[in-house]
Amino acid sequence: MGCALIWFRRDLRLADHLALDAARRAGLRPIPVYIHAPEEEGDWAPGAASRVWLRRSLEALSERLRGCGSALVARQGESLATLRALIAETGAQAVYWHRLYEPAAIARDTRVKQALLADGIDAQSFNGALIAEPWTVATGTDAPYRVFTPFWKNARQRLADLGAPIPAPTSLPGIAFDLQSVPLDALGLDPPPQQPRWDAEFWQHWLAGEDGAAELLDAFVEGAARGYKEQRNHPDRVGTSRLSPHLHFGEISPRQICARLDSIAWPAGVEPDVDHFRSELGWREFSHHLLYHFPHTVSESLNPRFAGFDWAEPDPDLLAAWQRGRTGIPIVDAGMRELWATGWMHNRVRMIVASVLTKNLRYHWLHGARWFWDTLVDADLANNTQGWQWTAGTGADAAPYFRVFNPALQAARFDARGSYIRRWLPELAALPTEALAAPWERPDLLKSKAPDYLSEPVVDLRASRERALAAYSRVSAG
DNA sequence: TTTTGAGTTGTTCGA
DNA sequence: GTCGAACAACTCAAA
Repeated sequence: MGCALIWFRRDLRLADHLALDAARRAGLRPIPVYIHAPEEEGDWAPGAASRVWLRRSLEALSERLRGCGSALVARQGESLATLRALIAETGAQAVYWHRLYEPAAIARDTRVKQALLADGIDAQSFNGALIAEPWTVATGTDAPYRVFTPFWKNARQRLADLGAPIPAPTSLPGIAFDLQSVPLDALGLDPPPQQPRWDAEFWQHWLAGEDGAAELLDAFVEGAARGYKEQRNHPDRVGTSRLSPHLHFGEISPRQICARLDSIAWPAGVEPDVDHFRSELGWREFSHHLLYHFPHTVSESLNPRFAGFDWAEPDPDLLAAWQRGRTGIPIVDAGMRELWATGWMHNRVRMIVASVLTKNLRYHWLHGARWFWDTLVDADLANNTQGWQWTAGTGADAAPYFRVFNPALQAARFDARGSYIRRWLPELAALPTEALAAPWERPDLLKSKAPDYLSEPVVDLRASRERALAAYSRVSAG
């Protein structure tokens, strides 16, 4: 029996795994491989939160493979050299994998594929992560899209021919070779032993791996899908799917999600909610589309008019205050602490904290993108980059320049009962709800009931808004 | 080629 | 308190 290396990267699942299925169809013994080579991802090697998730996801994948009679072979080192070594050790005639879309990954994978093909290896890559790959969607003049609505109008037609997800195998041929595998503990993914386990609380909220993804999808279709359009805006509720880290690591595919949504006879009133959720998957597609076609956007504004924008030079203390949730603006501090504690932040709050950083403080969006990159378990270069550029107003389909969030108003509107703020800022728990959104307006209450909290925001919201409007309007006027 | 309609997520102000 | 208008102009995408 010939064999095929299955090069696992961010497709850490057994169900709907096209590369694994290709080996099975070809009658080849699959040899599941994970190669740890973070330096090949350039400036955007996985951050700390991504690494601890990855560690657990690999463990989950490894267990599932063992349950099927196979195993995960983990290695460290340069990808091509490692694949070649494994080919030499096993006599593999094929290497199959799922494609990635980040600039560094594309360059690496292209090189690997060419080299393997030149070696006479059957090297094949598959789409396991997107509804429509970036080069398959284009405007009437064959240009990439820069506006979401026409992009999704076009791309969503592809939902119809996605096909059925491939069921997970229940058994797999054994590895049949005595292959050396690096223990997952040795990959340097967890914090070093002398460091505190800052991720301890993460795992009260998350179960990395395919099972965790399946649980969340079940919960979503039974719960939050109904009313999604409205409920998704409220950070104090389970109004979203929270599938983002699972999607990032490929523990579930968009095709699996869409097939599940389509399998349910939704009441007519719920269909708009479900469709809105599909469009959120569409935003993920759009982010990948933009990153693929405009790879410089990982560090530079898509809109060239922002090339010389008057960003403020960050004050390290202020940046740290934003990062660690000590701005004196409750909805911001709550969000940054949710992020620190759980590795995730509600999308509505991401927009608010990003607006404060890029508009009120007028710091370059990369400062925020970098912090999110290190602290989010769902850190994804496409989504993170486009999300920050959108909020900062530097993207092509960006928020209008005058759209500066008022964090107090946002808190009052979307956390009306104050339960999100109280949850993450226990030092404010004794304040009455009406004082939670803007406690600086109630100095008497703040002093008596929440003496440990900042008495004033670190940035004057009204004055900084005016300054931002002035700076942004100069860009708009050319 | 030109025209036309439209563009995720907001805030403030004044009637 | 509620509501509509102003905040701006530009670019995109398709007709």
